[in-house]
Amino acid sequence: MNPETETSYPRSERRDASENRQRILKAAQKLFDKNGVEQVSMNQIASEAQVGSATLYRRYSNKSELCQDLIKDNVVTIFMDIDNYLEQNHTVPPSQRLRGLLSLFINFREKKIPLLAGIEESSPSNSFRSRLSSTPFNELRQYLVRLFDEINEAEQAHFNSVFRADILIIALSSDSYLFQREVRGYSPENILELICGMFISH
Amino acid sequence: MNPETETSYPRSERRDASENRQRILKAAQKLFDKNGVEQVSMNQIASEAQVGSATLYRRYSNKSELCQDLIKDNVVTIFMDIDNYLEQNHTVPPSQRLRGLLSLFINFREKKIPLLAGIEESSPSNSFRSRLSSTPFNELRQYLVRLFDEINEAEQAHFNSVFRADILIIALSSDSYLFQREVRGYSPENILELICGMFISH
DNA sequence: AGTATAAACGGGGACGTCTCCACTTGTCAA
DNA sequence: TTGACAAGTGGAGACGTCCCCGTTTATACT
Repeated sequence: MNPETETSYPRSERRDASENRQRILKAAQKLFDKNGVEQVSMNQIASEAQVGSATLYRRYSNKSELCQDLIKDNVVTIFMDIDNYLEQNHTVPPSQRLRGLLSLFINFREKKIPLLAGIEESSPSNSFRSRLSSTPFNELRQYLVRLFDEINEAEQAHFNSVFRADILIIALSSDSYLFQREVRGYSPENILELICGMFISH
Repeated sequence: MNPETETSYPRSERRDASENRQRILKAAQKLFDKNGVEQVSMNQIASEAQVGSATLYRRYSNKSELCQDLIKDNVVTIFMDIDNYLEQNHTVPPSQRLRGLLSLFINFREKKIPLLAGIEESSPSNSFRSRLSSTPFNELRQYLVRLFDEINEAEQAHFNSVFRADILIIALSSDSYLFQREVRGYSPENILELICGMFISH
């Protein structure tokens, strides 16, 4: 989103701009909590934050980007957890590590359903391509590809790791995940099992 | 969409209403061809069809429904082709029939990229759930489930057929399919191979 | 043919996204 | 401190979705 980290260089972001950004995030969080991400419009956020709509749009060109900024810290944390897990289990077979990773990610995904749905939510501008490339999923992809490669090696197989990762990721996207949760009635644990059943050879 | 078939009972749709519906479909087709589905707004369609926007919305509450009506006949045709294929090959192993079915469907999918993208396109109202339940994909699902069941039986396996069908369908959704086509650079044939590699045991 | 009535119409308005641009304000060099 | 100027602002407006509701019109029954 914004190229700088939380407390950015004074050279690159003016003080008032930074204050506005904080107010925007705070207002968005508040409105999201109260009304649900879906129900909140960019207009409402701007007016709650007491900035003009142009100011809001200059920072976040749609709700998706705003959600990504709101979830940023949690994403950092979950991937630190994943790194930890992978490090501490680097001796177990890759398929088991994949399972552990998915369990961690699904747990995170479950806790962050509203914001993740907001990220993938569609706005007129937001081309659908962006949904598969949002930060959390994009980062996950690299981990998956690496593990699938390892699995291929361990099992003398030659599946296309990138493709498998792509499919696994859309299976975890809001569209699919919430469909399984709400329409099919599966629990997060069910979904983990089903995915493992598909992506980890029996 | 509309509960009646093409030439519906005069009792249930007034003559003027029917004429308007035809004009809407014609106008939409024309604008879609000229400017691309994505670029055309409901307003433009209404004005090209010379009906008020309320009239348009009363028939098609969003572009997705309109696209579904425009593609309806092609959907009927492709599933007739699929039925034919399955009938004529009912003796070959189910995994091979699955492959044939996917080949037919991907071929259709490829020819109808714009309208299928339009169906899955998001409008403020159109809850994301509807994307996985649009007619063409919904119909495909039943075929997939049946074939997966057969494959399970033939191979003494116990995969969850419905889940596998769900995942296969989102892999064929515009989001995923166009990502593979445009970002990954795969051809329809490549995609068929990749999918078969994932869903048909080696 | 004439009329009652329900079906269909469409303009206008509420609200949404998003951008242009004239104006304000923070920052840095002098 | 001050002034130049880049950085930032916000309101207005173009355009979009969607629906309310007063008006028109096709249809069925007499």
